[in-house]
Amino acid sequence: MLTRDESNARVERFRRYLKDRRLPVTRQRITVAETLLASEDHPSIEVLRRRLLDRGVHVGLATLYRTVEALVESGQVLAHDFGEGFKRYEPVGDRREHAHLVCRRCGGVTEFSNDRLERMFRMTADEHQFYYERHRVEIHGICAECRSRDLPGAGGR
Amino acid sequence: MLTRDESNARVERFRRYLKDRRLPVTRQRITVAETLLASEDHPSIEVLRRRLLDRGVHVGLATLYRTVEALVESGQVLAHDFGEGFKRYEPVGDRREHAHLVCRRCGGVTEFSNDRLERMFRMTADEHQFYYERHRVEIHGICAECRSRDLPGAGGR
DNA sequence: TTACGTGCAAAGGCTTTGCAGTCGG
DNA sequence: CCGACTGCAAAGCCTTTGCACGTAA
Repeated sequence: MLTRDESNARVERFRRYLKDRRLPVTRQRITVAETLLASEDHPSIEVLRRRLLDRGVHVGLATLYRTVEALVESGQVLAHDFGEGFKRYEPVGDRREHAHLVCRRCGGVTEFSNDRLERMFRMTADEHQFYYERHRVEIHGICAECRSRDLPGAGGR
Repeated sequence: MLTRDESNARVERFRRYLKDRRLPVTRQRITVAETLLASEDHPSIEVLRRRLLDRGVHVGLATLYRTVEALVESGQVLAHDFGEGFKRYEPVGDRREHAHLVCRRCGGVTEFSNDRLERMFRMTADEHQFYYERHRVEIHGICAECRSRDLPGAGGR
C-alpha cells in the first residue's frame, strides 16, 4: 500500500523512464500508471480494466497489457502469478520484498515480510552456487475471515 | 527423484486409487502414471507427451491432461506453476516438502528443503489467524552451470 | 452389458500480434 | 513531420469440453 505521495512519485518516475527512452508519454500510459500505482491490492488486467472504466476511461486491452508490461520493466510494478490462470500486478513499495498469504476460498491475498526469510534464501542460494535475484514465497490456505465464516468445527476441503 | 521401487509403489497406489472409486484402470492411465512417476524432473504436459511418444505410446492430449489431473488428485503427483504460462508436474516423494531454485537462463529447476522454513511459515500463518495448508517457495536467479557458461565478469540481464 | 474412458476437434480464457489510423515531441 | 502508439480484430498458447466410439470389469 503506497501513500498518495509515493504513488505520485512513481507515476513521475515512469514518466521519466519513458522520456529517457524517447518514448511518447501518452494519456493512456499515464492513466494506467496512475490507476495501477494507486491500487492497494494485487489487481489483474481485468480488474484494472474495470477500474479504468469506473474512472470513465476506456483503454484498449492490448494497450493495457503493453503499458503494464512497460510498468514492470520500468521497475514501478511487480508481476505475480498465483497459479490462477492469469497474472496479478502490484505497485513496488519502498519496503522490503514481501511474501503472500493466498486464501484458496476467497482468493484474497495478504502480505507479510520477514527479514530472516530473505537472509535464509541468500544463504541457500549461495550453498548451491546459485546467483540470487529474487524470491517468491506464498503460503496457501484459508484466511481468518473465511475460517470464521465456516461453521465452527467443520474443517477440511 | 524416486527410486525405481518407490516409483512402482506409487503406480500401484494410483491403481488402487482408481479401483477404490470403481474407475477403469486403462492402459493409457497406467502408462501415463508410469512415465510421470518415473520422471526425475518437473516435466510439462508437452514434455510428458514427448516421453510417451519416445516409449512408442500415443495418448490423446485430452486424456493426458485428464490423467495427470487424476494423479494430482490421488496425491501421487504435485502440480507447479512457475509462471511460464504452463504447468509442470512432479512425483510426490516421501521426503518433506521442498522449495525450488529456478534458473531464468536455462529454465532448470533444482530442489532444496529446509526445516526452519516450514516452521517459520506455520508460525507466520498462525500470526495472521491463517489456516496453513501448503507453501510455495521459489528462488529465482541463475544456476551455477549458466553462471560458469557466462564470460567471467559479464553480469547483468 | 454398461458405465466410464478415449481421441479428435472445437471451444475457452488469457495474452500477444498485425495493421490502419492517430498523436506526441 | 516521423516514429511510436492506439485500438480493434485476429491469432497464439495452454487447457478444457463435447461427442461418437471403444473398452474395462
